[in-house]
Amino acid sequence: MAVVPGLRAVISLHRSVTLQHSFGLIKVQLRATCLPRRLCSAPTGSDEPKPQVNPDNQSLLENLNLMGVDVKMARQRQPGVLRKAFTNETGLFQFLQGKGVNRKIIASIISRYPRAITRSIAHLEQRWELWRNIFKMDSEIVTILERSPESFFRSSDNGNLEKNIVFLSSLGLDAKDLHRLLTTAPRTFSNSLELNRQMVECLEDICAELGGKNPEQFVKAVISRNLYILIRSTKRVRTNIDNLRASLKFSDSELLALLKGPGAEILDLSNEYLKNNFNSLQQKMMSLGCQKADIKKLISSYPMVLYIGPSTLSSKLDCLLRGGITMKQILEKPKVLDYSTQNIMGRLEELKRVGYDFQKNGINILDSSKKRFLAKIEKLRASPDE
DNA sequence: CGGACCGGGCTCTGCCATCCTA
DNA sequence: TAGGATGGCAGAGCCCGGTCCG
Repeated sequence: MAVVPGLRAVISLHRSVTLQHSFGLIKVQLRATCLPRRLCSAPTGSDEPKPQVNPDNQSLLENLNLMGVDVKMARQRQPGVLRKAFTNETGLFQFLQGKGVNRKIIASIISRYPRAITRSIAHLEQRWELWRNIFKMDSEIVTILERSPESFFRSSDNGNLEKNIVFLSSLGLDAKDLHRLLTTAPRTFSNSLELNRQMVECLEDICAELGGKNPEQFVKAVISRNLYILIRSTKRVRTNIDNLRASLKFSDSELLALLKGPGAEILDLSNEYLKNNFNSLQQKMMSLGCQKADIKKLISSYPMVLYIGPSTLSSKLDCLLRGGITMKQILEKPKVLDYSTQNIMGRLEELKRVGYDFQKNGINILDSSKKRFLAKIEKLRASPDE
């Protein structure tokens, strides 16, 4: 929605009055910005950067300083905003304050995403209402705003946002999914409708190519398992799938099952990262005497192994092997790799202390919650023979 | 009743490049 | 043509507990 110039002018007009009111007696600090710009520049200097055509809006800088905005950061991020004649920082301030955002956070939001101050009250109110379609409480929105101002403010197109909500709902994502989606990957809702549609079509195509009978369900499954997918490029997703297929010789149906199941999560890794991780995993496993089939089996049953970086994975495996666990056991119960190396190390020590026999009892005990693990240890201490 | 199986919860921005438009 | 809008990228796992089954 376009900002109404008339309204902006009025807001601008009242700017200093309102701010004086809001901030009381806070001193204005304008030293740096008041220094004459041309003081040091020789008129004949050929390599000197051209003086700015539009200088910063001084009264805006004054306001931002009063609000506690990190102007240096703001200038670094979006210098153009500071030169604008008409902005709405006061309106934004009051709007956010009305939503329960404190002064410090508002300052931080503007510092990180200065363009926020170019949005009109009407725009802000409308956008907020649209977000409220998905969030029950203002405080939820505030949390995200604080976390990622850009997600909320980057687009000025509320109509597009509305269409996105309709579109995403039409995919069969229920209220809970939408909520999770907007919480986790708010950028999705600032994407153009077209971009989101392209990703959905891309996923549908992939499903169809792999012989899937229900592309709609596939899309839904992938999105709800990987909430970041819609903020990735289709190129990235495509390339990852192609690479997976090529390196592991998956059949269509194997790949389809993987992707709509646990494999959805690794699709949004960067292409190089996934490739590197695969290569180093392969190398590591080969060095431990595994066959290609073992690697395929591991990735099929536990694709998240590809999420783990080379050094972490290597130390995790070494730690398990040193603790007396075999590669065969890991291949049978790959979920133990889910836990941090620290955690595994600690548990291995505990188990060693009570004389736990992995050959006899298996390694499932490593794949359990802390609570359950401790309960088990207690029991073993009480009756070590078991 | 203990343990295995399995799915789900958390979680992700801030920057740069490029195209678009007033 | 500056500034706005938008696309895309790098970065890199861990943990819990319900439920079912022998």
